[in-house]
Amino acid sequence: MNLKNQVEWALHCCSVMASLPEGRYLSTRSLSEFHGVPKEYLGKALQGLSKAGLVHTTLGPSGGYRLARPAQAITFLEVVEAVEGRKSTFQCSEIRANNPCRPKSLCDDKPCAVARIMWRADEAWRQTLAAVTLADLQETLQEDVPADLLKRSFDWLMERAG
Amino acid sequence: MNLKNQVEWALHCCSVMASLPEGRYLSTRSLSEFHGVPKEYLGKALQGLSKAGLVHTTLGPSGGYRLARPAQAITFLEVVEAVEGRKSTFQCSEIRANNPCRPKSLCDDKPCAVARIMWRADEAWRQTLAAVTLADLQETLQEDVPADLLKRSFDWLMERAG
DNA sequence: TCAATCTAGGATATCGAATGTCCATGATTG
DNA sequence: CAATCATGGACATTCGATATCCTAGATTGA
Repeated sequence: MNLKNQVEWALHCCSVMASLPEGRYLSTRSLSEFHGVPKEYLGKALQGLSKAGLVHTTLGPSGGYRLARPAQAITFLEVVEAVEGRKSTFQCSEIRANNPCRPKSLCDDKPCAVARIMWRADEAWRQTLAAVTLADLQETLQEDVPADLLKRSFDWLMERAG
Repeated sequence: MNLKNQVEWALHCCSVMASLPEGRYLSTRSLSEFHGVPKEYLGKALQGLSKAGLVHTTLGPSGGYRLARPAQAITFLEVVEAVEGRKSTFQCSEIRANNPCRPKSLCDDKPCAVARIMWRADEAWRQTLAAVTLADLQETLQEDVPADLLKRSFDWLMERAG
């Protein structure tokens, strides 16, 4: 029951983009170097963000990615689902249909009771992530990360931003 | 991000065992035939329940499994974790350590902010499952499943219970 | 006592998804 | 016009999920 590591990468990339000045872009190359992850594979995750409409892209030199919306208008859930997809952790295989006592004709009006409970848990998970925005993350990072490291990171990124 | 299908099987097996009269046992063979799943592989899941102390076992003919505790004292979370393990959906790879601006000497006092948020969602998922017991499931099934099917299923199992 | 049946658990095979690489294409920039 | 970019398809690799098979030791019932 693991999320792809691309989810982690995408969240950190969004975090970086959230502090990017208006109108600037960060390329896959820069983002991959900053996070120490493979460029080609990170690209797939970023394309997921792009298809979900969370980021805006431009081509050519000085091209790359930026957030399509303000940081407070993008939730963790959106980023996670853009990369991971929307399927729930629990897959119901309709095991109840295998019951040897069950008449073929019987038709279920509700999903399996076990599945309903498991899906409720998934929903709680999603609600939690839907309640946190990239702006909230930025705020937390301001407290967590030493100011000079934030500054140096920002400068490093600005040197490479298109 | 999937749970193993063994989790589904284990939950349905526990549901069946919850209606088992005191002192009776159900073998892997019976449980696998009732649910239409492979016996050997289901056995691994049941062994997981056994190691977690959720079920009691006996050997020999007429042997098998029964719940080690009353149904209202066993939660969904316990069953899920017995089979799936306890690791969270989000694995933090400490990506922040790859930041090229980061001094080697810097030591983090907290887990990564991204991980903390993701783990909060996992915690909400777990809390939801911890709040539901096998007795709750039984109650729901009484409403969902036609009475005659419940009766026939019970009789089918009793014929095979040790 | 003995044969049958059970759980426990190790060894191994298969399959699909996660992970990662490579390349072609078309757009954009300077 | 050359360099750089995102996009996306094809492909290779790795790893866990999904099984299957077999042995060992315990228990039951005849």
